[in-house]
Amino acid sequence: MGVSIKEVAARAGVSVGTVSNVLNRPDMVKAETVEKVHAAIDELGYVPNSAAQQLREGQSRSIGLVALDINNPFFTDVARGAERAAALGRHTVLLANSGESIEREISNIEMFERQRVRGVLVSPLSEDLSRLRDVRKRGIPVVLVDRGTEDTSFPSVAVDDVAGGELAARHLLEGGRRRLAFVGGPMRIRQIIDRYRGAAAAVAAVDEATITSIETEALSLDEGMRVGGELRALVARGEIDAVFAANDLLAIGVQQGLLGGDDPVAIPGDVALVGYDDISFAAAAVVPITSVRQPRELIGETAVALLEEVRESESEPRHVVFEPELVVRSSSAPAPTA
Amino acid sequence: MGVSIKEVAARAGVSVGTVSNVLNRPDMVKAETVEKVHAAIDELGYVPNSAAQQLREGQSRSIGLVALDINNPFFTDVARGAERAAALGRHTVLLANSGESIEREISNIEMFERQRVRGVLVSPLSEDLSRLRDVRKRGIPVVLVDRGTEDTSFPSVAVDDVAGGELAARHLLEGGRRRLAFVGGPMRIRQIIDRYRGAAAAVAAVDEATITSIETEALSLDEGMRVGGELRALVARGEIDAVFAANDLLAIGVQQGLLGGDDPVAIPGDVALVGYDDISFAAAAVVPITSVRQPRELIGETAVALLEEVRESESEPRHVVFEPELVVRSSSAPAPTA
DNA sequence: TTGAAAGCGCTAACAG
DNA sequence: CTGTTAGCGCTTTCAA
Repeated sequence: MGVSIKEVAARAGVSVGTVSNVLNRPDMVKAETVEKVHAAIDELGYVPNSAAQQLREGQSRSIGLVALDINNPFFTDVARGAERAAALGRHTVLLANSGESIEREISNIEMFERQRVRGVLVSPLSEDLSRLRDVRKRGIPVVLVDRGTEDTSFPSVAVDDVAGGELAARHLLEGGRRRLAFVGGPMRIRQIIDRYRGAAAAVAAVDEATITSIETEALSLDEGMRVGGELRALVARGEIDAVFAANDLLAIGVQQGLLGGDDPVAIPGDVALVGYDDISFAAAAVVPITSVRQPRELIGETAVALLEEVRESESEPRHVVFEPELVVRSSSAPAPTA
Repeated sequence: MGVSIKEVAARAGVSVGTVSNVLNRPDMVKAETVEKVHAAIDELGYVPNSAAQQLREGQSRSIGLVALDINNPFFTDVARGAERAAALGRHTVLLANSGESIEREISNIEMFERQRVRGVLVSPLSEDLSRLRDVRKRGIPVVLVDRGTEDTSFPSVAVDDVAGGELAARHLLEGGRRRLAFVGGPMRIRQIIDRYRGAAAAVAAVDEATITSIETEALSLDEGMRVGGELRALVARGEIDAVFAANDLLAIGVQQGLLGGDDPVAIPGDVALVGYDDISFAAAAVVPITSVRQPRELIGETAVALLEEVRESESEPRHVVFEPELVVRSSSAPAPTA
């Protein structure tokens, strides 16, 4: 079970209170005693038990981050930003992976609540925030990450996904494309809906332009590849001349699907492609992919800052919205004079 | 501080022991009482405090996984395998990121020890395992992941990196390449050294073949890109006709560097490229990258299995070594009849 | 089938 | 400056 503070005290010939003081307020203790205690700690290899500390203090030093999908570099970057900000306050970020499953998301949040974390940063999968309201009611602050602000009672950091969708679609339209396909899903995810809505709005503003939505089961390379393969025929028949993928993982997969098989189509010749997130792999794809960039690490940092804010004061929760930015690469070069 | 079991007991009109029994051994309790207690739990929104549970039980239900770099998809895949295996035993995997920094690795391991995790899975950065031996001495089992077996006292899962390096280099040599560059680092990382050694052995077996090592500061896209840019000139002068990158992140970066600028070189025309790990992005690169595949998820699963093994019995620690496999793609097509 | 109580390791308040 | 002690929330004996 490990060495406890009691054994250290016995070894050093002092009381447990003194050992605790050496560890937590060394200036209250005589230098000589400090030394004796440190010697005992080293000899015994004492490591404090954080469960006991936490039980005593009623609060953990950790912040829980529930990631939609840890295999998406977007989230590891958000996590990195969060870690950096947390470290400033001597806190730790615990990362849990929902793998795009609502059940796992729920169980991760519950795990964090059991741990009495300082707060939970979450990009909820479902539209139903009642569970999160319960968590907050029980005293654990919640910050919404990468999420719209329908319910303004939670602090939130987000990127304007509607604007991002518009940006992407308008760029395709300006390049002469008229028959767009939106690839993304599942469609219960708010960010995906917003990106689609933004794109649809841009399309509606242009005569003769259309957009078809192709729903995927996940935001993964594999799903993208599957859809890309199916799209080849449509592109060949001229029914689609541009694809807007809801994230870069999908976009990279779609590209592989489009370029694969015996009847590959040309990017951007036959079809233009735009992704979302601007993960570092987007620039390294077969045809470098135009993408909508989000300030990933900044999102993580801001989430932690908002958490501390809401813990410290009862003030109105803040809603930070960042603007997305289009990064143009060759996958979306203008259509060859349609 | 949240609702405690005491309040639930009061609300339900029973003792705390009974509430605990309802939660942990419901068959010992009268059905009627079970219902009363559940009602109280729901009304109060009680969530057990895991710090208290753990303090009482002396053990956490979590397994600590210390990843070298969470931004490398290789590790998130290993983590996924570990999570899956852990879930079978109703355990949780806690992920900590060392970001290739020894200090962070040490502090992560210490954090896990404070938490009294069931065990630590780690790919140690440094060659010095004494710290890990201390951890083990204090009763926390340690499993080495993705790591050679110089110290056979720890259970380990690894892939034969020397064989992997050989595989890569031999393939390049068979394609007619003779002037290889190895890109990787920092050179204190065992896996990197092994991959280089394997490659060097293969090169030594072929007349007139040479290999130059170019050390990088990190195994990242950015470092790869930097080196790739520098290599362009060497390739143009014919001093290098193949690059073996120590992992795919580097390889993808190297490729970008080689193809970038005003004087790009041709892959595989001027220079062949092989990476390592076979992360899913390797196949999606501008020129799809040949790579040495490791069974990533299986590595994670096996690590958890070895942990349970060593916890259950005092038997000799096992050392599982998987064989790497070369996945050939177009980046390494044979030289154009040198 | 239930209640009472000890004790896990730690911190902080208080007394000396 | 140091020792003693209560109590954080929980599980598990032991009695009733």
